[in-house]
Amino acid sequence: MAAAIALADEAGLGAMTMKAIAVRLGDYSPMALYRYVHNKEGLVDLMLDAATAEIPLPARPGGDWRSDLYGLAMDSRRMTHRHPWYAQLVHTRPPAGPHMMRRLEFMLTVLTGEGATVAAAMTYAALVDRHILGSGLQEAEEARLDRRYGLDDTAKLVAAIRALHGLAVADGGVPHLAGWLAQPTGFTADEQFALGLDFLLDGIARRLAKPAEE
Amino acid sequence: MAAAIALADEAGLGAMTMKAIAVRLGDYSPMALYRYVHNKEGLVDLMLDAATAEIPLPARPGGDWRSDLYGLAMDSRRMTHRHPWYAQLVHTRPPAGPHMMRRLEFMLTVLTGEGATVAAAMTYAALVDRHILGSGLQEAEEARLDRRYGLDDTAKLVAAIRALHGLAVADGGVPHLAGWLAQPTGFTADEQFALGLDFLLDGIARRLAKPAEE
DNA sequence: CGGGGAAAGTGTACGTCATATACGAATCGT
DNA sequence: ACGATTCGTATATGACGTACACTTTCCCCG
Repeated sequence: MAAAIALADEAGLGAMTMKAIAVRLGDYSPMALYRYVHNKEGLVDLMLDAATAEIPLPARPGGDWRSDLYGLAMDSRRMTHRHPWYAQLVHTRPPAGPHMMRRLEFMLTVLTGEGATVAAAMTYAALVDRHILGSGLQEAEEARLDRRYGLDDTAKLVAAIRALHGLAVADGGVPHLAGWLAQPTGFTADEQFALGLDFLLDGIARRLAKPAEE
Repeated sequence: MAAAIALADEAGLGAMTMKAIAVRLGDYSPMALYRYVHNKEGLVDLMLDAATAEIPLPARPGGDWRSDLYGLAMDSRRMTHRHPWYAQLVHTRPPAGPHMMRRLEFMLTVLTGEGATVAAAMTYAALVDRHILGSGLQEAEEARLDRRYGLDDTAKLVAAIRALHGLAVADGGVPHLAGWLAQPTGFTADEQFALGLDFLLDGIARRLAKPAEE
């Protein structure tokens, strides 16, 4: 499992073949792995839960629900940053790993501690996780494209953007987009993530404030 | 392309093989497709843009930015609901289809019309899209699991939840989750989507209100 | 109308994967 | 030291995407 994680970290999901994993473990045959894992899906399940286990989880909520959730989201994001494959794989398997459960339980505890029903807390947690995973997915895609085309430098990236820009200009009718592509500046990915997270937490806060909602 | 879309709609991405597409078009050979498409990725690009084209796009913004974005998000969601594969594929390809560009341009127009910079508008649009696609991805996963195990009835679903519940109880330490699994009620997917969308739009509204932000 | 060339479609072959099955080798407890 | 269990391999199969060379079909022009 560690070998599979290392492989996927370094070379992407596509490189994580049973053969490659076996070789990395010491020039074994691919079939040797099947002594320890039912099939590749089983291996993926292990990887997902192992990665989830890397997210530090306080033993119990601190006093402030908002910073509890904010911190958990940030730690989760850091993990998806270390393991870009996480966001890609998590949607391919039922979510039943023990560490995933404990993480969700933590969020539920924090939210119900503020008066939310469990049902509402599930929804809020789902919204926050959607944000985290969506962000992770986008960055994983960028990493993949980087790997595929020029990893060496930003030269090719610039060329790609220029090509896009050419398309946009040729299209006509997309002036804002064309303008932005000419000079693509703006929020960093981290700022964007924090902003979205704040929006969601603000919304949750407003709902927690009104008692006896539903 | 239409055949590929129909196949993916009906039987999932896994069934969308070049052979299956060719057969659906009239018992052709798989290789016949390569006269019209460079490779499968090219076909996927076409599918993505064709699906994006299904999202109705007003010629120009209406008066109310919020309902413009709300409507667009809802229409987009309806499309991802018709085409569950969309959310799965969109993250595997660079986002350069002309209809995608036009859709993004619409969002930028709406937001910059309210005083946002293009950079800020890009961020807001990304946040909303992340929500839409995350939601679509989750529902696609459910559809996939449904297809894979008992499509016939909810009996197997209940069994699966019961199994999860068993795990959760056995785990101990996850009381809220175990309780919810025993009686999984709460927001519908539509309610959850609308709630998250409102959170995001609220956040954007607050930022638009403050002039000269950054 | 008939011939020539482009367009359309096919057959075959290859490489990569995951994985089933059957077999051999190593190791460990007694 | 021996026998069983555990570990690893060899081989084969069936998807799949797709390169390449070939044949068929069709249409346009003289």
